[in-house]
Amino acid sequence: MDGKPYIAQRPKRADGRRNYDAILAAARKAFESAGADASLEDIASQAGVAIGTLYRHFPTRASLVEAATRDGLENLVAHAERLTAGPDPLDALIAWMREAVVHFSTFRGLVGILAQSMYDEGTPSHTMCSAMHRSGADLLRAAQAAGRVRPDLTPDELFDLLSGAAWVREQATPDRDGSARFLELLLEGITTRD
Amino acid sequence: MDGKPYIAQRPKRADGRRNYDAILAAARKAFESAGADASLEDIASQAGVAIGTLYRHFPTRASLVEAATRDGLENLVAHAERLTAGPDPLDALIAWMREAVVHFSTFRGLVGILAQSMYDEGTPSHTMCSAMHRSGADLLRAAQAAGRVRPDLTPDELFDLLSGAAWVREQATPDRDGSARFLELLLEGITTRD
DNA sequence: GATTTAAGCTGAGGCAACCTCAGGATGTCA
DNA sequence: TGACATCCTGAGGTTGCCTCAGCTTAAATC
Repeated sequence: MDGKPYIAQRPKRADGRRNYDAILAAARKAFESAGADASLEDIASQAGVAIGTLYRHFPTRASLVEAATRDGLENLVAHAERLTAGPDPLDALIAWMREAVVHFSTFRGLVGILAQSMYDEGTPSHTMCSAMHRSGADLLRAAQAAGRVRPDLTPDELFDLLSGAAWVREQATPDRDGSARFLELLLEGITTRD
Repeated sequence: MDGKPYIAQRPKRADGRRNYDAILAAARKAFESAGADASLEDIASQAGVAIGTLYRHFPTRASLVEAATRDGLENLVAHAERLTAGPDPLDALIAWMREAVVHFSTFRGLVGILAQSMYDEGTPSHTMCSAMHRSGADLLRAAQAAGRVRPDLTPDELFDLLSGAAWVREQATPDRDGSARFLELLLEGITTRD
């Protein structure tokens, strides 16, 4: 939309770095337990820092979420590259999809943010989302080239399916997590018959 | 959880009914354009009523959402009954699923509330959700009895699939609505081959 | 070690939304 | 025309968001 997205950067000064890290740690914990709309003032006070300091390092909630989930998404991309080298492209795609669903539902509200970021440049998470999109698209293409996945499935559609599965997982209570089954049924729909 | 859910009831006195209806109309409009977390104070003022009046009729946001969506869900249940009489149980199930996805995504945030209500008694929408669950389960059972849908699919799983599809639709921008395709792929996964 | 200065920190305060409740208004019924 | 239950009002307490003017301090320089 407007200008480039703000990606939080670890600051230079020692006290700055200390606070940055403390805020990030507190945010991860808070998001985990209260979802993506956890109170920022709580996060600041958990980190032992004034609210202004949180805003200095992370001017928007989205930038904080981005920083808190960057590692996970980087891993996902890295893992995709490793999987590409494997023998079976369908197995690779499936393994990656499972992992993606888990990452997308790290905490309540995350999938929504990622789905938003996927198609909205000017969003902090957009960069990582695009990278992930590419990883997935590569794995998909390979599986399609091997004739193992229906050729008319597009990467965008793949991401819709993954987001849907992740959303269901996000909603689920510990005793009722249908996401594995959800993915299984999806796979049934997108793989080719033999 | 605690006690029975509060289901908003149309009040007795003429001014009460007038306000109740006005609030409901304003709420529908607001939910449509701002999602389920639209400002209640805005809704009240749009309805030409003080905030206290809104709370009198609808003590919680969930009760207002319930009232605003009750008709739609009732229709869905009624339609299921009509469909049961049809010749082809798979066609009936599919038609109903399409309709369900549309209803679930009437406005942003609704699927989340419904998914919540489905398994949480003590929620205003729980009653309607259960009724819907039953409708869907009936149609599913019929299609399974006819050997048209994989027999191991449970009603709960069916609702996970529908919610996932609805969520994707809810997220979609007008130019990018993958929900039809989503459902198509799901159907591929749950129908039996011939 | 003292000086300088850019980087960082603080928290009061304005704003918006939520929700409650005491006091006042009014439809309805007899 | 009362009497009264129902209904309405809106001020105000609370929480969370976010900004900014003023203060502190790490670290680079001399």
